[in-house]
Amino acid sequence: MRKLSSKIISRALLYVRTLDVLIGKEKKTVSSAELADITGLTDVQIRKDISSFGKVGTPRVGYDTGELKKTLEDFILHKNVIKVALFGVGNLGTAILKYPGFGKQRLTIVAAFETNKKKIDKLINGVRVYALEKAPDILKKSRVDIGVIAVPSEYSQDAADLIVASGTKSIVNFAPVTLNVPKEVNIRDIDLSIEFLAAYCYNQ
Amino acid sequence: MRKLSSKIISRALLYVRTLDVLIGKEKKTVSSAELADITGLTDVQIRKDISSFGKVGTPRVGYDTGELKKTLEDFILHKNVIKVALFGVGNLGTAILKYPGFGKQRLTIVAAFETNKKKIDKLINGVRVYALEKAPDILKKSRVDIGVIAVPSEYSQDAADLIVASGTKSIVNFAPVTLNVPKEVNIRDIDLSIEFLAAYCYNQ
DNA sequence: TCGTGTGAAGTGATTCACAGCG
DNA sequence: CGCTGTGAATCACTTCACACGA
Repeated sequence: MRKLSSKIISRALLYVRTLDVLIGKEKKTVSSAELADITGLTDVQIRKDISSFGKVGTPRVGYDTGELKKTLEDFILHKNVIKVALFGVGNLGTAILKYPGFGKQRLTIVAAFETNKKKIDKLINGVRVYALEKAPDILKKSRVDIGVIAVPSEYSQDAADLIVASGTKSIVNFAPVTLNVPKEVNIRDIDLSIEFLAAYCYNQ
Repeated sequence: MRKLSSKIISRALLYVRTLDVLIGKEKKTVSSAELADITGLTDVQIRKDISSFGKVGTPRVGYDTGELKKTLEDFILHKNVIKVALFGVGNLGTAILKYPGFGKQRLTIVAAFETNKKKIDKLINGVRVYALEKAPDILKKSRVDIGVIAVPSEYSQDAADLIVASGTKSIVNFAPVTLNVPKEVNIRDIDLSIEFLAAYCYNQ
C-alpha cells in the first residue's frame, strides 16, 4: 500500500464526516456529485480519492453510504479508538476537553496534564487531569496515538519531548513555536494567529 | 501583482513569526539556512518564497531581520490592524478571546456575539460580548476583516450568513460543517476532529 | 443514459543546479 | 569562497475526456 498524501487523508476524513450526517438522515446511497455539492469539492476529485481506497461505487446508483464510510474509516484509521493525551488545561485545553465532536469520530481523550495545582486531579468532562510529572508513567501504561500540545509556548518543547519519549508518533501543536522532534514523528501545527491571518490574506 | 497561493501565505506568516522571535533576541541578520533550521523548511524554498515578495537579501550576509519582517507584513497584510469578530462564546470562543498571541500579529478582536443571556454584555479580556441580534448593526459600523465561527454546528450557517451580509470576505470556521457562502468569500475550516485524526492517519 | 473509474493532459509546487555578487 | 536569486527540471496534484457497466 502506498503512502497517502496528507491532502487525501483530510478529504477522506471530510467524506466520513459528511457520510455520518447522511447516514443520520437515513440516506442509503449517495453520488459523487451529491458529495461534491455538500463538501464544495468536485465530483471527479471525490471519485479519484475514493478509488484510491478500493472501489465501492455502483454505476447509476452511487455509493452505499454505510459501506463507503466503513471502507474509508477502516482504510485510514485501522482501529476503533484513537487515544489522545492532552498537555495543558488552560482555556484552549479546556475547550478541547469539552469539545463535543470527538465521540463520533472514534477519538477519546484518555488523560490531560497540567502544572497548575488547582486543576490537578479534577475531572473535566470525564477526563482526569494529572500533574505533568505523572505523564511518563501514564503514557507508558496507556499507549496513546496522539499528543496534543496546548501549553504556553515556553513549555511546548518540554511537552513535545515527553510525547516523543513515550513513543507516540503524532502531535498536534497549538503553540506558536516550531518544535524539534525526530523525523518519524508527525507534527500538525495549528497557530491560531497564522490561521486567522491566512484566511484574511488570501483574499487581499 | 499575481495572486499568492495559500501555502506561500502561510509560510510567509511563519517567517514573520520567526523573525519576531529573532528580533526579540536582537539578531540583526539571518540567512535562509538559519531560517530553514528554525522552521523545518528548506533554505531554497525560503529564498524562493522571499523572492516572490521582492528581493531584500544581501549575499554573504543574509536578510536584515527587521527589514524582511516589514517587507513580508506589508506585502501580505497591507494594513496595521486586522479586525476580527467572533461568533460564539462557548469554551472554544472564550479560549480564542483569551488567546495571548493575537496582539503581536496585528490582530484585534473587536466584538463577540452570543445567544446565551448570561454572557451577553460581559467583557471578556477586554472584548464586549453582544447579543447575536446586534451583529448586523455592529458589523456595519466597524468593518471587520475576519469573521470567526465558534458556535454549535446547527447555528454555523446562520453565523456565516451574518458575516457574509456584513461584507466581510474572510471566515474561519471551527464548526464541523461545510458552509454555503458566495465564492468571493474565503473560508478556512478547522475541524478539530479532522485535524487530530489527520495527524494520526498520516503516520499509519 | 447516468454515474463510476481511470489513463492522459494540464497545472501548480518543490527541488535542482548554477549564475551572480560582495 | 558564502549566500542570494532564479530558470529548468522534477514531482505532486487536479482536471479532462472518455471507457465501461447496470
